[in-house]
Amino acid sequence: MATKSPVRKRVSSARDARPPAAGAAGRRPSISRDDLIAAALGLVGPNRSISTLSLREIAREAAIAPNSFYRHFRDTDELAIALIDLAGRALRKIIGEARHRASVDRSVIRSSVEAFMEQLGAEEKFLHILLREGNTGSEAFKRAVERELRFFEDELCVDLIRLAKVNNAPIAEPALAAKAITRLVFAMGAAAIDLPREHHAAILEQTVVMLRMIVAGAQRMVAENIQPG
Amino acid sequence: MATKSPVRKRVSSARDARPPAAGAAGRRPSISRDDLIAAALGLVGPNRSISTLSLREIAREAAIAPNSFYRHFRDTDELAIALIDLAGRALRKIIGEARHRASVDRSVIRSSVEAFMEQLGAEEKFLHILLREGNTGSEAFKRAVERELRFFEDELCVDLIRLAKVNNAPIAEPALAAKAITRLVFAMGAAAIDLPREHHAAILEQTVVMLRMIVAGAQRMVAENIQPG
DNA sequence: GCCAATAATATACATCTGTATAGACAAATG
DNA sequence: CATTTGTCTATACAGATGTATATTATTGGC
Repeated sequence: MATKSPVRKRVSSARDARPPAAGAAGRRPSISRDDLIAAALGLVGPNRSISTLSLREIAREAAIAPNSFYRHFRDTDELAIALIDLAGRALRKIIGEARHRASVDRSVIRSSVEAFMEQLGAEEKFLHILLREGNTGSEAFKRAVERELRFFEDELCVDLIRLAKVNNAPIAEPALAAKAITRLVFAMGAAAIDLPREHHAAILEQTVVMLRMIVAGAQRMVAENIQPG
Repeated sequence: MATKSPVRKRVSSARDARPPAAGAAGRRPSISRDDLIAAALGLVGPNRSISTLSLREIAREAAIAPNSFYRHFRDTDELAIALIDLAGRALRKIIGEARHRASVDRSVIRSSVEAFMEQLGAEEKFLHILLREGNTGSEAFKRAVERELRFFEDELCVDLIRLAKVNNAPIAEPALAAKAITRLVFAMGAAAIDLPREHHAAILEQTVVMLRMIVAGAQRMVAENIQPG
């Protein structure tokens, strides 16, 4: 079924991009930037990274002529960056949810990881993008993903310090612990995303134990005053 | 300078693939599987993943006609998997040697991670391949990389158990600890790979501390009989 | 020296890519 | 109405890619 798409013709429809009367002259765009982004988003999958999408392919998916693409983006790279931005915002929402639960729930670790893994299923495409494009792809991609990860780390670090005070269980090198946790969660998420969903629960349990190891170790290091070197 | 390679013609040379007299009739191969793998290895770089290499490109690099490629591999995918295999084996050998070189002032953890991070700057790009190809590429690629990671984990796991006995410091869930360490080291490696080399040392130190957290935590968990749930 | 076997090559083709150019279409304005 | 203006589409082209087919080159054995 992946052979020839039925070549739907795009006639000027009611749901055009620019609102019916916008003061500007000229033919109204039949499609918006966001529509193109959505089309690209529909093409990325378990085995397609953004960088492998071709301009023509995206145009086909969006049902426009290849050249019309240039009206909205200079490159496919430019579209990709917009897509990463979008994914980054989605990730922030996920993190926010995780933090919210963490503040309500007692077990920060468990609830955070649960939230993350849940969203893995919901915002699947975005997570795909962040997890994949962070390792492959251009420099811009990687920096965008790094930025989001750092954001995650900072928030987590604050949480760890707060919890250490609350529980009266001081923790060594909270920033490092936060970084370790973040990277590990993402790595486990990347591993999980390729597995059938029924395995996600097991991965979640594994991850939780791993994070407990990190926290327990960080606590022990301050208790025994172990030198990190 | 990346425009037109000088099209070196390949005439049957002394260093042919098959040894001079091998009992078989017919023209001797001018190139071996390994030569092709090496050519591909020379093409992967910071921003080139195996999946983006074209057959013709590899053939060009190896100075053979495109069709000669088929004498050695069915696909570029087949070559890629062989390459992943090679990278995994080479890297495991390097790390394994590092483990045995561990001494009193340079712990197993430290020397292993040192060896690992050294590979970031190494001429051979074995590490690059495993870091990148795990998240991109076809299902087969990912499974190949997963397999290599599992090898790492297994070797590390028996080492952890051995060390626990030697140091009389039992460890909880050694398999999980091994998995956490492996994934974390690879994640940190992936983060470091894009940074200028002078930052590698700092990443190394961070990683060592992180791993100590994991080990210390796993030990503490068995000591206090903490339930993982 | 001739033959069979094997490998490497040359040529060709259909397909896909990004993009240049030119013209058709649809809106707002006069 | 015609004009202007911005967006669309059609066509075309050069380059790259995977691969099918046919040809040439080099070896060992008789």
